[in-house]
Amino acid sequence: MKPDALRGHLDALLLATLDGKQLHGYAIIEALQLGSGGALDLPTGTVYPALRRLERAGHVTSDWSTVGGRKRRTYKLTQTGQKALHAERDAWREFTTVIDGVLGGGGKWAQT
Amino acid sequence: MKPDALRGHLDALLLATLDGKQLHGYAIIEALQLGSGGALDLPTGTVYPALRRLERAGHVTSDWSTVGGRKRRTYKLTQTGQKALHAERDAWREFTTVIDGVLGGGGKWAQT
DNA sequence: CGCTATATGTAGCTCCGCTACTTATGAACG
DNA sequence: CGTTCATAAGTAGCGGAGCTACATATAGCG
Repeated sequence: MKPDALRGHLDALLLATLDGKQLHGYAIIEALQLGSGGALDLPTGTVYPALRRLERAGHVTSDWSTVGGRKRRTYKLTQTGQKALHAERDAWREFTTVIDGVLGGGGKWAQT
Repeated sequence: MKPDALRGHLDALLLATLDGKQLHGYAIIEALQLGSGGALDLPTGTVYPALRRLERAGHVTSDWSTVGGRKRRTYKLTQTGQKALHAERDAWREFTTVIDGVLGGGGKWAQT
């Protein structure tokens, strides 16, 4: 998958991954790998700044903890984050509907 | 729809719009408006450079014509453009499958 | 003549994911 | 004990693609 495709949809992925559970950054990356069947292998340089962005936006909050001597910053959704996730899911639906319409029905067939 | 979402999918839209017919830039914009039910209203500053990119990549060719005193650059798909369209459709399918999987199945339900 | 629709184009900005790198600890291996 | 790998977080800087804003030109309408 070409990397540009993620543009504008990364937030939705992160919010969805945090939906109903608290995870730290490294675990989020692994969860996305698992959840996507290996298709998504996001580098830390993508995920960590994105999480800070989401925190600045008030969609997630973070707490530090130390597990086995290693520091973890655990994120969880806020209420606005929940709403944002909902909005992202709706936007995703609309987006795919539009693109599907053009890719499928914009060609030579259709116009029936 | 937020504009960033288009990132990496615009080529697919343009190629699909040109699939089976020849259109000039302005008509492509209108066709995308119609084909998307008004959801896609791409500015010329987006479409024209993108078409030139596609031409540079060999996916489309263009011919000038004059209709009613106005110059038109009419684009049509090349064979590699057809293949590219096919590849874009496949990539789109894969992309939506992956994201749908995470958005739908990455949350608290699933894990069955 | 002015305004709108048609038609194409470019310069520059911004945003965001990616590359590449740094820092730090624990565990395993020899 | 030293090396290496897995875990864990982070930043600096790049690249590119879509967008804003602007420039240009003709036809047609009032």
